[in-house]
Amino acid sequence: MKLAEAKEQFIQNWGVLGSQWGINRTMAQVHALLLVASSPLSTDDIMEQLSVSRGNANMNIRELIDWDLVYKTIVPGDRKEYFRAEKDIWKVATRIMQQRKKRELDPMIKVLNQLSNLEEDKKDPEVVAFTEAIENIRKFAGQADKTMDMLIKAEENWFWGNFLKMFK
Amino acid sequence: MKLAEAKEQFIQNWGVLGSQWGINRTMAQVHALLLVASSPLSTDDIMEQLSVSRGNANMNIRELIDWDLVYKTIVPGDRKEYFRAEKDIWKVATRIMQQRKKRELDPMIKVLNQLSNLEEDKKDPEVVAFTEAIENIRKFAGQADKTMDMLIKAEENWFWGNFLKMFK
DNA sequence: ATTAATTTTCAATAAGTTTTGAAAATTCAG
DNA sequence: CTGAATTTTCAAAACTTATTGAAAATTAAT
Repeated sequence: MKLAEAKEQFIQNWGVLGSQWGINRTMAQVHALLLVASSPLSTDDIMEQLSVSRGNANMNIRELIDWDLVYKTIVPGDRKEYFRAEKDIWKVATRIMQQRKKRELDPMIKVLNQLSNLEEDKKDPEVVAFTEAIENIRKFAGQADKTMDMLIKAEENWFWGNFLKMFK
Repeated sequence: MKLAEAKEQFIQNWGVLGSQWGINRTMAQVHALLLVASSPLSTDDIMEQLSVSRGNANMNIRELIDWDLVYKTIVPGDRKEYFRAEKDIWKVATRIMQQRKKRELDPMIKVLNQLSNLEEDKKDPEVVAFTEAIENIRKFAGQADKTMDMLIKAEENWFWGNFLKMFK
Protein backbone atom coordinates (compact mmCIF):
# COMPACT_ATOMS: atom_id res chain seq x y z
CA MET A 1 0.00 0.00 0.00
CA LYS A 2 1.10 3.57 -0.73
CA LEU A 3 1.47 6.23 1.98
CA ALA A 4 -1.33 8.46 0.69
CA GLU A 5 -3.73 5.55 0.45
CA ALA A 6 -2.76 4.32 3.92
CA LYS A 7 -3.39 7.75 5.45
CA GLU A 8 -6.72 7.93 3.71
CA GLN A 9 -7.68 4.50 5.04
CA PHE A 10 -6.65 5.38 8.57
CA ILE A 11 -8.58 8.64 8.56
CA GLN A 12 -11.73 7.02 7.20
CA ASN A 13 -11.64 4.18 9.72
CA TRP A 14 -10.89 6.43 12.68
CA GLY A 15 -13.88 8.51 11.61
CA VAL A 16 -16.16 5.47 11.55
CA LEU A 17 -14.89 4.31 14.94
CA GLY A 18 -15.49 7.76 16.38
CA SER A 19 -19.06 7.93 15.15
CA GLN A 20 -19.81 4.53 16.66
CA TRP A 21 -18.70 6.02 19.99
CA GLY A 22 -20.79 9.15 19.80
CA ILE A 23 -17.96 11.34 18.53
CA ASN A 24 -18.61 13.56 15.54
CA ARG A 25 -17.11 11.90 12.47
CA THR A 26 -15.30 15.02 11.30
CA MET A 27 -13.81 15.57 14.74
CA ALA A 28 -12.40 12.03 14.66
CA GLN A 29 -11.10 12.54 11.12
CA VAL A 30 -9.37 15.80 11.98
CA HIS A 31 -7.80 14.02 14.92
CA ALA A 32 -6.68 11.12 12.70
CA LEU A 33 -5.27 13.49 10.10
CA LEU A 34 -3.20 15.32 12.71
CA LEU A 35 -2.12 12.05 14.34
CA VAL A 36 -0.44 10.85 11.16
CA ALA A 37 0.72 14.23 9.90
CA SER A 38 4.47 14.67 9.94
CA SER A 39 4.16 18.39 10.66
CA PRO A 40 1.50 20.76 12.01
CA LEU A 41 -1.38 21.64 9.66
CA SER A 42 -3.39 24.82 9.16
CA THR A 43 -7.17 25.08 8.97
CA ASP A 44 -6.82 25.35 5.18
CA ASP A 45 -4.76 22.17 5.02
CA ILE A 46 -7.42 20.36 7.02
CA MET A 47 -10.26 21.76 4.91
CA GLU A 48 -8.51 20.64 1.76
CA GLN A 49 -7.40 17.21 2.89
CA LEU A 50 -10.77 16.26 4.39
CA SER A 51 -12.95 18.24 1.94
CA VAL A 52 -14.88 20.02 4.65
CA SER A 53 -15.99 23.61 5.05
CA ARG A 54 -14.15 26.24 7.04
CA GLY A 55 -16.88 26.36 9.67
CA ASN A 56 -16.83 22.62 10.15
CA ALA A 57 -13.05 22.43 10.33
CA ASN A 58 -12.87 25.33 12.78
CA MET A 59 -15.58 23.97 15.09
CA ASN A 60 -14.01 20.53 15.32
CA ILE A 61 -10.47 21.82 15.83
CA ARG A 62 -11.76 23.92 18.76
CA GLU A 63 -13.47 20.87 20.22
CA LEU A 64 -10.27 18.81 19.96
CA ILE A 65 -8.31 21.58 21.67
CA ASP A 66 -10.98 21.65 24.36
CA TRP A 67 -10.49 17.91 24.86
CA ASP A 68 -6.72 18.49 25.12
CA LEU A 69 -6.06 16.22 22.18
CA VAL A 70 -4.76 18.92 19.84
CA TYR A 71 -2.39 21.84 20.37
CA LYS A 72 -2.07 25.16 18.62
CA THR A 73 1.39 25.75 17.15
CA ILE A 74 2.99 28.94 15.86
CA VAL A 75 4.94 28.90 12.63
CA PRO A 76 7.29 31.90 12.55
CA GLY A 77 6.53 34.33 9.80
CA ASP A 78 3.04 32.99 9.22
CA ARG A 79 -0.15 34.52 10.51
CA LYS A 80 -2.12 31.34 10.21
CA GLU A 81 -2.62 29.03 13.16
CA TYR A 82 -1.20 25.54 12.89
CA PHE A 83 -2.29 22.46 14.79
CA ARG A 84 -0.68 19.22 15.92
CA ALA A 85 -2.09 16.24 17.78
CA GLU A 86 -0.97 14.71 21.04
CA LYS A 87 0.78 11.61 19.76
CA ASP A 88 1.23 9.71 23.01
CA ILE A 89 -1.66 7.35 22.57
CA TRP A 90 -1.91 6.60 26.28
CA LYS A 91 -2.39 10.31 26.96
CA VAL A 92 -4.96 10.42 24.19
CA ALA A 93 -6.88 7.58 25.83
CA THR A 94 -6.81 9.06 29.33
CA ARG A 95 -7.88 12.47 28.07
CA ILE A 96 -10.85 11.02 26.25
CA MET A 97 -11.67 9.08 29.41
CA GLN A 98 -11.43 12.26 31.47
CA GLN A 99 -13.78 14.18 29.21
CA ARG A 100 -16.36 11.45 28.95
CA LYS A 101 -16.24 10.70 32.64
CA LYS A 102 -16.86 14.33 33.46
CA ARG A 103 -19.66 14.76 30.95
CA GLU A 104 -21.40 11.39 31.22
CA LEU A 105 -20.43 9.16 34.11
CA ASP A 106 -20.37 11.85 36.80
CA PRO A 107 -23.88 13.13 35.99
CA MET A 108 -25.20 9.56 35.93
CA ILE A 109 -23.75 8.90 39.38
CA LYS A 110 -25.49 12.03 40.65
CA VAL A 111 -28.80 10.78 39.32
CA LEU A 112 -28.28 7.31 40.80
CA ASN A 113 -27.58 8.85 44.20
CA GLN A 114 -30.84 10.76 44.07
CA LEU A 115 -32.76 7.66 43.05
CA SER A 116 -31.44 5.49 45.85
CA ASN A 117 -33.52 7.24 48.45
CA LEU A 118 -37.22 6.70 47.90
CA GLU A 119 -39.79 8.15 50.27
CA GLU A 120 -41.99 5.10 49.87
CA ASP A 121 -42.85 1.97 51.83
CA LYS A 122 -39.57 0.10 52.01
CA LYS A 123 -41.38 -3.22 52.31
CA ASP A 124 -43.28 -3.02 49.02
CA PRO A 125 -41.56 -5.66 46.84
CA GLU A 126 -41.73 -3.26 43.89
CA VAL A 127 -39.76 -0.70 45.84
CA VAL A 128 -37.30 -3.31 47.10
CA ALA A 129 -36.63 -4.61 43.58
CA PHE A 130 -36.05 -1.12 42.24
CA THR A 131 -33.82 -0.02 45.11
CA GLU A 132 -31.70 -3.14 44.77
CA ALA A 133 -31.28 -2.74 41.03
CA ILE A 134 -30.26 0.90 41.41
CA GLU A 135 -27.92 0.14 44.28
CA ASN A 136 -26.07 -2.45 42.19
CA ILE A 137 -25.69 -0.09 39.28
CA ARG A 138 -24.58 2.64 41.65
CA LYS A 139 -21.86 0.46 43.15
CA PHE A 140 -20.64 -0.52 39.73
CA ALA A 141 -20.60 3.07 38.51
CA GLY A 142 -18.70 4.09 41.64
CA GLN A 143 -16.04 1.48 40.94
CA ALA A 144 -15.78 2.52 37.31
CA ASP A 145 -15.40 6.10 38.48
CA LYS A 146 -12.56 5.22 40.85
CA THR A 147 -10.84 3.04 38.28
CA MET A 148 -10.90 5.81 35.72
CA ASP A 149 -9.56 8.33 38.20
CA MET A 150 -6.74 5.93 38.93
CA LEU A 151 -5.90 5.48 35.26
CA ILE A 152 -6.13 9.20 34.60
CA LYS A 153 -3.80 9.98 37.49
CA ALA A 154 -1.58 6.95 36.97
CA GLU A 155 1.18 8.88 35.28
CA GLU A 156 1.66 11.08 38.31
CA ASN A 157 2.05 8.04 40.53
CA TRP A 158 5.30 6.12 40.76
CA PHE A 159 3.87 2.67 41.21
CA TRP A 160 1.08 2.82 38.66
CA GLY A 161 3.16 4.89 36.29
CA ASN A 162 5.71 2.10 36.16
CA PHE A 163 3.12 -0.62 36.08
CA LEU A 164 1.41 0.97 33.13
CA LYS A 165 4.62 1.30 31.14
CA MET A 166 4.01 -2.34 30.33
CA PHE A 167 1.01 -1.27 28.31
CA LYS A 168 2.79 1.35 26.29
CA MET B 1 -39.14 10.77 45.36
CA LYS B 2 -41.88 8.34 44.39
CA LEU B 3 -41.21 4.99 42.74
CA ALA B 4 -42.90 5.84 39.44
CA GLU B 5 -41.00 9.10 39.18
CA ALA B 6 -37.72 7.41 40.06
CA LYS B 7 -38.21 4.77 37.38
CA GLU B 8 -39.03 7.45 34.86
CA GLN B 9 -35.86 9.36 35.80
CA PHE B 10 -33.69 6.30 35.55
CA ILE B 11 -35.10 5.32 32.15
CA GLN B 12 -34.64 8.81 30.74
CA ASN B 13 -31.08 9.12 31.97
CA TRP B 14 -30.06 5.65 30.85
CA GLY B 15 -31.44 6.59 27.42
CA VAL B 16 -29.34 9.76 27.31
CA LEU B 17 -26.23 7.89 28.42
CA GLY B 18 -26.82 5.25 25.76
CA SER B 19 -27.16 7.78 22.98
CA GLN B 20 -23.91 9.46 24.05
CA TRP B 21 -22.27 6.07 23.57
CA GLY B 22 -23.68 5.37 20.14
CA ILE B 23 -26.51 3.20 21.40
CA ASN B 24 -30.02 3.85 20.12
CA ARG B 25 -31.94 5.77 22.76
CA THR B 26 -34.95 3.50 22.69
CA MET B 27 -32.76 0.42 23.00
CA ALA B 28 -31.19 1.89 26.13
CA GLN B 29 -34.61 2.83 27.50
CA VAL B 30 -36.05 -0.62 26.93
CA HIS B 31 -33.01 -2.01 28.69
CA ALA B 32 -33.46 0.40 31.60
CA LEU B 33 -37.17 -0.40 31.85
CA LEU B 34 -36.46 -4.12 32.05
CA LEU B 35 -33.56 -3.57 34.48
CA VAL B 36 -35.84 -2.00 37.06
CA ALA B 37 -38.96 -4.05 36.31
CA SER B 38 -39.93 -6.40 39.09
CA SER B 39 -41.31 -8.95 36.62
CA PRO B 40 -40.96 -9.73 32.90
CA LEU B 41 -42.75 -7.39 30.49
CA SER B 42 -44.47 -7.99 27.16
CA THR B 43 -44.00 -5.97 24.00
CA ASP B 44 -47.30 -4.22 24.75
CA ASP B 45 -46.12 -3.28 28.25
CA ILE B 46 -42.96 -1.81 26.78
CA MET B 47 -44.86 0.06 24.06
CA GLU B 48 -47.17 1.54 26.63
CA GLN B 49 -44.61 2.44 29.27
CA LEU B 50 -42.19 4.05 26.84
CA SER B 51 -44.79 5.38 24.38
CA VAL B 52 -43.16 3.84 21.35
CA SER B 53 -44.59 2.00 18.37
CA ARG B 54 -44.76 -1.76 18.04
CA GLY B 55 -42.10 -1.78 15.32
CA ASN B 56 -39.70 0.25 17.38
CA ALA B 57 -40.23 -1.84 20.50
CA ASN B 58 -39.84 -5.09 18.58
CA MET B 59 -36.68 -4.03 16.78
CA ASN B 60 -34.94 -2.89 19.95
CA ILE B 61 -35.96 -5.93 21.99
CA ARG B 62 -34.43 -8.13 19.26
CA GLU B 63 -31.25 -6.11 19.34
CA LEU B 64 -31.00 -6.45 23.13
CA ILE B 65 -31.51 -10.20 22.87
CA ASP B 66 -28.81 -10.27 20.21
CA TRP B 67 -26.47 -8.49 22.64
CA ASP B 68 -27.36 -11.08 25.31
CA LEU B 69 -28.65 -8.38 27.63
CA VAL B 70 -32.28 -9.47 27.57
CA TYR B 71 -33.92 -12.90 27.72
CA LYS B 72 -37.22 -14.17 26.42
CA THR B 73 -39.46 -15.63 29.13
CA ILE B 74 -42.55 -17.78 28.81
CA VAL B 75 -45.57 -17.06 30.96
CA PRO B 76 -47.72 -20.20 31.15
CA GLY B 77 -51.16 -19.76 29.63
CA ASP B 78 -50.18 -16.63 27.70
CA ARG B 79 -49.32 -16.57 24.04
CA LYS B 80 -47.41 -13.31 24.30
CA GLU B 81 -43.65 -13.26 24.71
CA TYR B 82 -42.26 -11.71 27.88
CA PHE B 83 -38.82 -10.24 28.40
CA ARG B 84 -36.49 -9.73 31.34
CA ALA B 85 -33.05 -8.14 31.55
CA GLU B 86 -29.82 -9.61 32.77
CA LYS B 87 -29.52 -7.90 36.17
CA ASP B 88 -25.94 -8.77 37.07
CA ILE B 89 -24.43 -5.48 36.11
CA TRP B 90 -20.94 -6.94 35.70
CA LYS B 91 -22.32 -9.38 33.12
CA VAL B 92 -24.09 -6.50 31.43
CA ALA B 93 -20.81 -4.59 31.21
CA THR B 94 -18.79 -7.50 29.83
CA ARG B 95 -21.45 -8.34 27.27
CA ILE B 96 -21.52 -4.81 25.99
CA MET B 97 -17.71 -4.92 25.89
CA GLN B 98 -17.82 -8.18 23.99
CA GLN B 99 -20.20 -6.85 21.36
CA ARG B 100 -18.38 -3.61 20.83
CA LYS B 101 -14.99 -5.28 20.74
CA LYS B 102 -16.18 -7.67 18.06
CA ARG B 103 -17.88 -5.00 15.99
CA GLU B 104 -15.46 -2.11 16.42
CA LEU B 105 -12.10 -2.87 17.98
CA ASP B 106 -11.39 -6.08 16.06
CA PRO B 107 -12.03 -4.50 12.64
CA MET B 108 -9.86 -1.52 13.59
CA ILE B 109 -7.00 -3.83 14.54
CA LYS B 110 -7.31 -5.55 11.16
CA VAL B 111 -7.04 -2.20 9.40
CA LEU B 112 -4.04 -1.15 11.50
CA ASN B 113 -2.27 -4.40 10.64
CA GLN B 114 -2.76 -3.73 6.95
CA LEU B 115 -1.50 -0.18 7.29
CA SER B 116 1.70 -1.11 9.09
CA ASN B 117 3.26 -2.56 5.98
CA LEU B 118 3.87 0.11 3.38
CA GLU B 119 5.51 -0.73 0.07
CA GLU B 120 7.33 2.57 0.06
CA ASP B 121 10.83 3.88 0.76
CA LYS B 122 11.34 3.16 4.44
CA LYS B 123 13.79 6.07 4.77
CA ASP B 124 11.40 8.79 3.66
CA PRO B 125 10.73 10.75 6.90
CA GLU B 126 7.05 11.01 5.94
CA VAL B 127 6.82 7.24 5.77
CA VAL B 128 8.75 6.82 9.02
CA ALA B 129 6.48 9.24 10.89
CA PHE B 130 3.36 7.51 9.64
CA THR B 131 4.62 4.00 10.36
CA GLU B 132 5.61 4.97 13.89
CA ALA B 133 2.26 6.60 14.63
CA ILE B 134 0.36 3.57 13.37
CA GLU B 135 2.63 1.16 15.21
CA ASN B 136 1.97 2.94 18.51
CA ILE B 137 -1.76 2.89 18.00
CA ARG B 138 -1.57 -0.75 16.97
CA LYS B 139 0.29 -1.71 20.16
CA PHE B 140 -2.22 0.16 22.27
CA ALA B 141 -5.17 -1.43 20.51
CA GLY B 142 -3.57 -4.84 20.96
CA GLN B 143 -3.28 -4.26 24.71
CA ALA B 144 -6.85 -3.04 24.93
CA ASP B 145 -7.93 -6.15 23.04
CA LYS B 146 -6.10 -8.45 25.44
CA THR B 147 -7.38 -6.58 28.49
CA MET B 148 -10.96 -6.86 27.31
CA ASP B 149 -10.60 -10.57 26.58
CA MET B 150 -9.28 -10.99 30.08
CA LEU B 151 -12.19 -9.12 31.63
CA ILE B 152 -14.72 -10.95 29.49
CA LYS B 153 -13.27 -14.31 30.44
CA ALA B 154 -12.52 -13.32 34.03
CA GLU B 155 -15.52 -15.10 35.49
CA GLU B 156 -14.36 -18.43 34.13
CA ASN B 157 -10.98 -17.98 35.80
CA TRP B 158 -10.43 -18.64 39.46
CA PHE B 159 -7.92 -15.91 40.18
CA TRP B 160 -9.49 -13.09 38.23
CA GLY B 161 -12.96 -14.24 39.15
CA ASN B 162 -12.09 -13.77 42.81
CA PHE B 163 -10.13 -10.60 42.23
CA LEU B 164 -13.06 -9.01 40.43
CA LYS B 165 -15.50 -9.87 43.20
CA MET B 166 -14.05 -6.81 44.88
CA PHE B 167 -15.66 -4.74 42.18
CA LYS B 168 -19.10 -6.21 42.49
C1' DA C 1 -5.84 54.12 12.48
C1' DT C 2 -6.43 51.45 8.42
C1' DT C 3 -7.08 47.37 6.24
C1' DA C 4 -6.20 42.86 4.72
C1' DA C 5 -5.76 38.32 6.61
C1' DT C 6 -7.70 35.14 9.49
C1' DT C 7 -10.95 33.12 12.66
C1' DT C 8 -15.51 32.62 14.55
C1' DT C 9 -20.40 32.44 14.47
C1' DC C 10 -24.83 30.90 13.16
C1' DA C 11 -29.10 30.51 10.30
C1' DA C 12 -30.23 27.73 6.61
C1' DT C 13 -29.80 23.37 4.63
C1' DA C 14 -28.28 18.75 4.02
C1' DA C 15 -27.40 14.28 5.65
C1' DG C 16 -28.15 10.68 8.68
C1' DT C 17 -30.83 8.14 12.02
C1' DT C 18 -34.89 6.68 14.31
C1' DT C 19 -39.69 5.89 14.52
C1' DT C 20 -44.12 4.84 12.89
C1' DG C 21 -47.82 2.00 11.43
C1' DA C 22 -49.95 -0.90 8.51
C1' DA C 23 -49.27 -5.01 5.70
C1' DA C 24 -47.14 -9.51 5.52
C1' DA C 25 -45.54 -13.42 7.81
C1' DT C 26 -45.63 -16.54 11.45
C1' DT C 27 -47.40 -19.08 15.27
C1' DC C 28 -50.40 -21.96 17.65
C1' DA C 29 -54.94 -23.46 19.81
C1' DG C 30 -58.85 -25.79 18.66
C1' DC D 1 -56.52 -27.17 8.45
C1' DT D 2 -58.49 -22.54 9.98
C1' DG D 3 -58.25 -18.26 11.76
C1' DA D 4 -57.22 -15.21 15.47
C1' DA D 5 -53.28 -13.67 18.03
C1' DT D 6 -48.83 -12.23 17.77
C1' DT D 7 -44.51 -10.91 15.75
C1' DT D 8 -41.78 -9.11 12.02
C1' DT D 9 -40.74 -6.20 8.20
C1' DC D 10 -39.96 -2.04 5.78
C1' DA D 11 -41.18 2.23 3.11
C1' DA D 12 -42.43 6.67 4.35
C1' DA D 13 -42.30 10.36 7.73
C1' DA D 14 -40.41 12.59 11.71
C1' DC D 15 -36.71 13.88 14.14
C1' DT D 16 -31.84 14.74 15.20
C1' DT D 17 -27.32 16.05 14.18
C1' DA D 18 -23.73 17.77 11.15
C1' DT D 19 -22.29 20.84 7.56
C1' DT D 20 -22.10 24.79 4.74
C1' DG D 21 -20.92 29.36 3.59
C1' DA D 22 -21.24 33.99 3.98
C1' DA D 23 -21.35 37.78 7.32
C1' DA D 24 -19.41 39.48 11.61
C1' DA D 25 -15.67 39.74 14.66
C1' DT D 26 -10.98 39.63 15.66
C1' DT D 27 -6.16 40.05 14.88
C1' DA D 28 -1.89 42.02 13.58
C1' DA D 29 1.16 44.30 10.12
C1' DT D 30 2.09 48.71 8.33
